Amino acid sequence: MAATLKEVAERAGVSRSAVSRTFTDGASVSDKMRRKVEKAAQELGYSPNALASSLTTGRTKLIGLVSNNFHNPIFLEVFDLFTRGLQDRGLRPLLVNLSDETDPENSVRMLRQYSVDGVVVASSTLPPGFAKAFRDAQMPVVHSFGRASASPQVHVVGIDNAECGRMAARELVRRGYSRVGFLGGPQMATSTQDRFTGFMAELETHPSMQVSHSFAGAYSFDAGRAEMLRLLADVPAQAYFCGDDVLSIGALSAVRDSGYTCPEDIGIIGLNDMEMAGWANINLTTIRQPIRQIVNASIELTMAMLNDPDRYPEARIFPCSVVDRGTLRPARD
Amino acid sequence: MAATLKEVAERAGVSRSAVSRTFTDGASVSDKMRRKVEKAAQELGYSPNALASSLTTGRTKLIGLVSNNFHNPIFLEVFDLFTRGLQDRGLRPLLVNLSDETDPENSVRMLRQYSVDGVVVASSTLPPGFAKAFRDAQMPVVHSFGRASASPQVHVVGIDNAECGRMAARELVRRGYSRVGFLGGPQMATSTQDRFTGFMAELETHPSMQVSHSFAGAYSFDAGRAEMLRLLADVPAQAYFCGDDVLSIGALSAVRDSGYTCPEDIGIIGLNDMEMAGWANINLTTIRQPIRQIVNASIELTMAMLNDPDRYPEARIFPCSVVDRGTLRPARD
DNA sequence: GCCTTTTTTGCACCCGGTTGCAAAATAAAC
DNA sequence: GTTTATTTTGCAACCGGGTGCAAAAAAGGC
Repeated sequence: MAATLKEVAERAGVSRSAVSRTFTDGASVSDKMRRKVEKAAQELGYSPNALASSLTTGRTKLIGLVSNNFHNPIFLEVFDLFTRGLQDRGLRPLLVNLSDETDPENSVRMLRQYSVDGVVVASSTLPPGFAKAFRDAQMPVVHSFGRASASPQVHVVGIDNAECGRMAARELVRRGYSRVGFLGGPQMATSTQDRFTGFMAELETHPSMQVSHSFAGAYSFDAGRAEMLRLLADVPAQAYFCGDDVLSIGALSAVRDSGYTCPEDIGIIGLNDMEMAGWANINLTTIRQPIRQIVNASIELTMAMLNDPDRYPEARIFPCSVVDRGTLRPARD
Repeated sequence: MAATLKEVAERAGVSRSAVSRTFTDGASVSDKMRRKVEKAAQELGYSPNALASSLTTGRTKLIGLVSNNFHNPIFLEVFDLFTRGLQDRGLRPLLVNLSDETDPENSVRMLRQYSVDGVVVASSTLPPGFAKAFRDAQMPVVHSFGRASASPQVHVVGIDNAECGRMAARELVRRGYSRVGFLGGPQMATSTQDRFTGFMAELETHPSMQVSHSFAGAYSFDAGRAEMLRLLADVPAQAYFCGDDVLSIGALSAVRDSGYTCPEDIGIIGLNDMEMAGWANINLTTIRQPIRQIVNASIELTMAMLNDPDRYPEARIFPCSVVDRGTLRPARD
């Protein structure tokens, strides 16, 4: 059904190359020729086949958007920003769901079969090995929301999770809490580990602080609620730094349902600042992760790699900041 | 870098066709030949270029996944189910974000340029014209979460929104409310219109019921909260059927923050049964939309259209059901 | 108007595969 | 061991389009 270059050429009475050139910018075509071709193309409803041209140009404008975060609402925003940003730059996201994939090989093969120009790995819970696997297959990769290693093998854009941990600790100290806890996400996630390390390190500089810690099984409401219920059954801390906002909201519901009040009895600080955190019935104090900036930087890096695939890997780390709402008591003055 | 069919052929000392055939199932290849080719392919790390082969086979296995719902958390689940379902069947979702697109033409052209085998339009708020535009461009289309028209032009999978409206009305009657309200989503959305029509129609059969209605500007927390605050400033109804769960949660927060209790003073019933509706601190009574079934049916239909592009358009409508939680008072016995 | 320089055009081959067809190799039948 | 029926294989053309190169056309110079 779709018209081909050959048909347009015949209709316009010119060579196929002429048609190809009118649709390639930077090519040499006279005005007269261009008009003839465009008229014929118009009449036939022709538009060039991107896949066929990719064969000779070596570019598909396809970008693999790889993720396993299909349960955390902030990733809907992440996908929104990525798809729009890529579209605006003439790139097409090929979405890959890694949720039940343990071996990167399949995805690598698939993305190679589709000759993607680049890959964005958008995940804070994926093992670093995945991003590396893509790089080893010679694909330009950006690991978005990834861990910034000391010797990065791939481009990484994200936040300093250890610093977030320290920031949370400082905030709790500043508010005058003396018994605090870390209620982390899944222990295998690098983001959890780094936040934990930073949190503990900062508190070691305050010997008077009592610190406890535990981990929830997932970054989910239920996991947060369950873990907090368990903590409340014993002697709880005065305030908790929770793995992320969803976990925090779960913990918060446990606190309230157990007859405690927040922030009076138990304080909570989360991480992410997802839209819901600002909802009036939640009003969560949390550490804001600059999602828009991370996504934009990831896209910029991706674009840069298209022009220079061997670009030296770098890490772009964005600062986070505390958003003060209603789940931590005010600082003493 | 990636090895080509020609290189494999040379290495194995066979013709290019032979290599092509070993990677095409159903083709005639002797065991000896197959072993030779597979060995060479292995050594070179060869895997066939899907785009090049699409040129001759006419199939890309690319499916355009088109949506404009990047703010409602249930669509994260929708994307999760779609991407996994498509992947499991060897199809690749090309994600298209229509959020700020008013004209289908651009998307149609783009998807044609990438020769997608089919298009899934996943949206309850997109004008029906979009799905039609894809069909007019000769692409197999399934409109998921769409409105079932009396004379469908494209395949539609979804729910009967009018029936949901009636169901909500019946539920409120059954619970003994006598003054009820419809707090709808955006008035232009077909889903809103149908739910409204059904709700009103059912209540007309109960002349004693007092009914009011209004519409929020979006399917969002803030819109729901704002509209409910407005309603509470006057004499509110005893119970409201809200446009969807997010809207309901916003309304609920307004109710509670205004000193009313739910369900004692004001009842609320939502629609969708998103994960959050079941969270202990929300516990929303709502009408469940069978998302998984809708997505699966959409994928099945898509597959069917790949084999028979001229398949006669049909509508697959799934029943919804009330999920009783804590935001409507119990029925009188 | 003629010669030179520049631009435009078409030819032909290439990108990485697939496939109909006929020749070559095997297997089956006698 | 032939002859015949089946498979297997390679050739060559094709999918839709890009591009180096040389010929043709247009522009510039005198």
